[in-house]
Amino acid sequence: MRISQLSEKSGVPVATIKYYLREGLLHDGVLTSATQAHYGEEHVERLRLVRALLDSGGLSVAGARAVIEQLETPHRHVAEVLGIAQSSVTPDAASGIELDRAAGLVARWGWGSDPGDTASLGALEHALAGLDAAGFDLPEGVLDQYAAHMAAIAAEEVAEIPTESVDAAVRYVVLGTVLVEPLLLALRRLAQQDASGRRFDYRGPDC
Amino acid sequence: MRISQLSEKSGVPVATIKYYLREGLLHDGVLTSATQAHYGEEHVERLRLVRALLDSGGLSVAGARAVIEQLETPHRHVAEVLGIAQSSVTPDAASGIELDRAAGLVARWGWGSDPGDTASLGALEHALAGLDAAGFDLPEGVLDQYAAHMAAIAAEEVAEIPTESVDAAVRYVVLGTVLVEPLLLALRRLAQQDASGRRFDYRGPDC
DNA sequence: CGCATTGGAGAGTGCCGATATCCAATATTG
DNA sequence: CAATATTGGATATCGGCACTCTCCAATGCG
Repeated sequence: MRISQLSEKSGVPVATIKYYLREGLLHDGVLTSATQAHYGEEHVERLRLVRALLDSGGLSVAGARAVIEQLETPHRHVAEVLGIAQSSVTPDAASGIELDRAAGLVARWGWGSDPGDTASLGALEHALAGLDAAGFDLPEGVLDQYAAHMAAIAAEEVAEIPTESVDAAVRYVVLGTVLVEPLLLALRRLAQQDASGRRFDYRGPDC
Repeated sequence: MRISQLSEKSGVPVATIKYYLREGLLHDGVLTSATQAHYGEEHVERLRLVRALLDSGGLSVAGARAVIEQLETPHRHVAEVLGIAQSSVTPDAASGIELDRAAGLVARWGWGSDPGDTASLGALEHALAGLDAAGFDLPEGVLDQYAAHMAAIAAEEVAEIPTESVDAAVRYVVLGTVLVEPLLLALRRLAQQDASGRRFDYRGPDC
């Protein structure tokens, strides 16, 4: 299939496909001559993935490239993939930031502290700093409840990681990390509306 | 205090403060002459809030303005605030999108469907579409578990909404919606690392 | 044979958050 | 009071990003 057909089939403009090729999000087609390259079904799939990462996952082109690199790199242990996947997406917490608070919380919850990855710890610290800066007092215990729920979710997710092949596991982990995030946020908002309606609305059954 | 002092105290460059003033994120100071305006502690606080919304909350300037508008608008019922707050942050799902799947799920979970707000439903639909496009099969039941956990979280959050004043409730709801999101995502990642370590790592106690 | 298409590379576009420049009016200092 | 510095305010400019356009010689295709 030629680039114009790939464009039609995927709904992505030719110019954009060329851009993705340049950016390394998409493999080159097989050149059959100087002005003809051949693209396969793999390219259609890849384009769908790229659009999902950019649109739905909210990644930058650089982030998407990092994610895709993970999918194509052979890995030894599933254990190492998570950290790599996450750090390839998180923008590298500025070095020299205090991580005491985040580290303390993680320790309190008994979560295995990760030696290399300061990125997620940094993200936690950053989120807490944002709440502070906004003058938002997280009620006592709520943070622990958040942690408990996220631990439960993570446990379920990790239990679902396929073991038949490392590559399948990598795919599950990497995409699950990135693409489930917007899903969770959407669910929270809808659940909040429901909960708020139950507590405050006029047409609640009682109370 | 003059603008240069406000800048020093907040760490935000003067040029940026002027920009925020233009964008309506910050109230004008009180003019004491043609070349002198007076800023108060309120402005320092507001600047902290703005930075939190932009940096930590990941909002655009327009989104931050919308949020701030909510904080300053007097509201009648707490019930109505959530929807307004959320829709002011969510980028208005393109009209004409199918919401069947999302609506079906919400109905299945018994969540009160919200008449006006298609935004969050659209976000759910969009997130699901992203997973599909990436060829990620969400294992049977996992989606329901996500929903259950988010419902639990939402219930706890809504229970914490202060009732003494509507304004306090609004502040809690609006900021909680926006600023807790990065917190939850950071917690999930850390929890995943812990769970993954427990399942796969070499130094797990057993199994 | 001749017109349309292709791959490839570079330049251009539009948006956004933030800075920089200018200016006349004022504050401050000597 | 004169000289210098600072301010508020409007306008212009910047840098990054995701594209999108333009151009070209080589080629396919009718």
